[in-house]
Amino acid sequence: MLPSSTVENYLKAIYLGAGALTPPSRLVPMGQLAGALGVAPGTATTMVKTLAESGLVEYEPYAGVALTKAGQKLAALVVRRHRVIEMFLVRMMGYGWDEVHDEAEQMEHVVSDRLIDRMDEMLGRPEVDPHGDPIPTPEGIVKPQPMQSLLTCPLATPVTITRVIDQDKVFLRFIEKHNLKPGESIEVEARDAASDSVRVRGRDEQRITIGTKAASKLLVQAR
Amino acid sequence: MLPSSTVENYLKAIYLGAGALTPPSRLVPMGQLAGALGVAPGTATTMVKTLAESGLVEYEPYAGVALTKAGQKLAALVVRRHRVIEMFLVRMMGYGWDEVHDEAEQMEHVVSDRLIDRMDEMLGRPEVDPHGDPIPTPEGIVKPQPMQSLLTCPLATPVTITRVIDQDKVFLRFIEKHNLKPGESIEVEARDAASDSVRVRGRDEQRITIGTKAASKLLVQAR
DNA sequence: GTCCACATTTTGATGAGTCAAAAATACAGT
DNA sequence: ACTGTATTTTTGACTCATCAAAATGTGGAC
Ligand SMILES: [Mn+2]
Ligand SMILES: [Mn+2]
Ligand SMILES: [Mn+2]
Ligand SMILES: [Mn+2]
Repeated sequence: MLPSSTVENYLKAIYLGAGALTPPSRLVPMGQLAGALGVAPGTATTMVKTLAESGLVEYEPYAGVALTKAGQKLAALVVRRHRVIEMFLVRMMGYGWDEVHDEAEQMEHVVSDRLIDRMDEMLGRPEVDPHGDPIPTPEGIVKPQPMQSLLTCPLATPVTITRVIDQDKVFLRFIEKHNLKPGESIEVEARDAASDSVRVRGRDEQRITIGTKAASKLLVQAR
Repeated sequence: MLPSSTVENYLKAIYLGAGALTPPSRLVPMGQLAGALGVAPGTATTMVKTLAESGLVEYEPYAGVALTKAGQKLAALVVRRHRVIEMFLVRMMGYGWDEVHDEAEQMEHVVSDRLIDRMDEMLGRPEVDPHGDPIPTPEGIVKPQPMQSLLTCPLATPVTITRVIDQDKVFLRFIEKHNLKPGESIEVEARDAASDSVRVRGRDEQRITIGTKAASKLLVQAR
């Protein structure tokens, strides 16, 4: 029996939630999960227990939940579908990068592997989606991307923006407007703890100062 | 509240069922509907009653069900999505016409109007899908196609195949193999009631004899 | 007109997924 | 150790969609 959309959404939320934990931990707390899915805490608990029955997750009461090997594979494939679809919508269908998330959120549960592979082929087998998020292989593997954020990268050193970790439309449009999309070359000029801000020099000597919260969502690679 | 996939499937089945009735009647019998949807008769009855509550259908106990204006519009939009998707998969994604139905059956419930319109635009606003089925407009209107089948068209008169009414893979591959797809020019040479068959002359003087049941599924227009 | 076969509706039950609110638990601070 | 707060789990209930099987209605054959 193939997993329902609901099951897929839980697995994906655990998969994505585990990576984004601060501090990084194996177990995703139920509150986190419930929040990500927009359901009541009790609902998440119940659902996670049935996922554990199915062998898709390991559940430790009062501690949290983690994917099993099987759950991880399934989750990675949902994420693969999501990101291939986003890429397809941007490259082939003329969508903006801030407009694709909701559409992909629905389509990821219904498109066949066949169609995903056709899209992937037409796109030239890309490694990342429009936001720079890595696309898992059909086997569910993601090559780890060693990466720093604007908060941790060296100062006054040229870097390339490779990834934007936030699907919020308004944030994405802000990023686009200030030429901070993946691929752009920039430099962090200064960080100031007191004002909670980071000053960036972008394309054409453009300067912009953003908050540390926003800065942590922009990942870069040395150049 | 937007209709669930289930509601959309019921409305579509009623919409499509009403056209295919023999004899043509306003009301689709519950048995027919249950059969088309693959659910138990009692299930269809229950569901149709709630659809009637919502004002999407008119329900006459022991007689059948018909769409209201509102139901008709919704159903036509589901059919539009289905057929635009099928056309997109064939023209843009390299699918065969016998491979698109199942994929479209799922996608029709999740793709946005925005994406459907983008597909439609890329396809050059086609009037029919790969099987020759008419695509309703965004307003839910289908221009009536005056049409005859191979059973009713004049003998020894050149006609063009315009539509194939059957989504079965095996049947579609048979049709394709014998060059009887929409667009092909043919002539009905003879019909024989005793042998329940129809002899057709197709492309390159090809002759083929098919049963009346199959013949009734091939629609043609005078040329 | 009566009766029968068949279609339809009703009934009672089930599974998936959800919520609100009550109960239990963990844990940090004193 | 004790207590308070935040998190988590439990409980009871609800909606949607479904089935099997019993009850009922319909229309045709005779
Ligand atoms: Mn996304
Ligand atoms: Mn993304
Ligand atoms: Mn179809
Ligand atoms: Mn079709």
